[in-house]
Amino acid sequence: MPARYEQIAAELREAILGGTYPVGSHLPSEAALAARHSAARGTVRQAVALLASEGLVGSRQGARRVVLRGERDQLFGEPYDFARWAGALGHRAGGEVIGRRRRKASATEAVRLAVCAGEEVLSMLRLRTLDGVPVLVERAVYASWVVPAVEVLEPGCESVVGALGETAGLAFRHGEHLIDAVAAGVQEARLLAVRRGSPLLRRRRLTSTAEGRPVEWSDDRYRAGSVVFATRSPGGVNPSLAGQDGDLR
Amino acid sequence: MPARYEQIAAELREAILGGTYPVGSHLPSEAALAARHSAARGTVRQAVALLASEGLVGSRQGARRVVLRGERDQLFGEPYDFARWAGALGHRAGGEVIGRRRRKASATEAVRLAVCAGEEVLSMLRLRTLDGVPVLVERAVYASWVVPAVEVLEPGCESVVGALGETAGLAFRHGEHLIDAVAAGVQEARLLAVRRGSPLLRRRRLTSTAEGRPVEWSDDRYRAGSVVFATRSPGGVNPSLAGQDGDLR
DNA sequence: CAGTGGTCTAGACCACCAA
DNA sequence: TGGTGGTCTAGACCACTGG
Repeated sequence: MPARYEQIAAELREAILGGTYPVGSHLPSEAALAARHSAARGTVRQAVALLASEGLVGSRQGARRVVLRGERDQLFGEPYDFARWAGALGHRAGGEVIGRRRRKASATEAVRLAVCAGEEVLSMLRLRTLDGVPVLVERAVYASWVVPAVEVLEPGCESVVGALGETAGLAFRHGEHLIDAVAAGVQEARLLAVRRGSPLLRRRRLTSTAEGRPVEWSDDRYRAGSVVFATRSPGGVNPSLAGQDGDLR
Repeated sequence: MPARYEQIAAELREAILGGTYPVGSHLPSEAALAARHSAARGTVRQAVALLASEGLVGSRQGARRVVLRGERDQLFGEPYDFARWAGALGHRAGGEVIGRRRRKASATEAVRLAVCAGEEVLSMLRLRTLDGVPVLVERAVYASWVVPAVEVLEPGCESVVGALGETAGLAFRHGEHLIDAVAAGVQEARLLAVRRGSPLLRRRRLTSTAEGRPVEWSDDRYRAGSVVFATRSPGGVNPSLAGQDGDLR
């Protein structure tokens, strides 16, 4: 049973996306919403704060809340799942595992995954395709404590995170993303069918359990022009200086 | 005079960044904080919610709040300001305006800036340097209603957004970002001193007033390796398919 | 089990906006 | 000037955590 304010937020969200409150129009006042739902004003405020954090509505002291957007963003805050993402957009996801092996964690990986340096992790290289076109080279490293669960999966498994959620009953969320541009190396050029040195969009991402325990640290490189990352500001995008290895300084 | 909850948040933030509460340690309970500040628990909750939204602390029902990070992220949720950003990182920002002219808004720009198609906007091209090294080509378009305020600024003005905030008393925030990788064109290669076709990190961003009125729509291209964009998940990063022009589909 | 955060209520005062 | 959102208070009950 969702919380009361989540129900109210859901109802308002559907009304906005459904056109009851068009972009630019005003939401009912907090007092009116409270009366309609027989709830306290504070509860209604929690609901609209949720919508504001999603960028759907804006507010100014003294004036009614305004609807800012009328369409849903894809995949709100959900953990990254290539297969599901492609499916939701009406495309066919494919791919193959190029390599998979156990090895010791590097220093950086140990920090990212919050494991001891030198502990054994599972390293995996895969190529992802969209409607048969190669678009992504993924280099993932899994924390030692999930390695057993990952190793029993089919090598052709399309979604490791999705499968872990089902078999191990784990809930995931994303932690951090580091996004930059790099030039394609020899291997990447071959896999993605581009020239060496051509631009790739790199996203390094950390997937954690809902409690904040790191599960997967991955370096994903997309062929330029195939995807765009979109974010809204609260939760923000922070430019940072990069060092020679492309990591933060 | 900042609000009470902002004062409490600021005090806690300083304590965290100053090492009083190291990463992994627990914050005092809400009840304790409320007593210490002679405030109601609700007010304390507003304060810690602010810290949580900054990613500094995490929480689980039933357990004390945990400190997640001990360092400040640059420019939290603040509107983008190249000069201030560089300064905060201890680097010297420079640059020059390459071109500035009025012209009619394109269809895309009209949508982004929420102005009528064909309305007159101000287009500006600038090169930004960091410690003398060129890192960024910025192509900004300003909405018609701020053009007068922008045009009176010195051409050498380092921060348009900052200057507008002072002269026009406007508060800004960022709306959306679209991030991808592109190959350097002839002009960009020359300005950034890289080879044509080499990778650039592109960020298109929309700056709006606090009420959600669009002010500036900009296409920023960074030399690869100079910056990394970092985001945390709530507020999320959503991969989307790109069309031929790199815009969303 | 006692303590904690998550939710909710029912008031209150203020600054600000629009008419 | 009346309505609105922003802030704050002082309670309450619950679900969950930890020892």
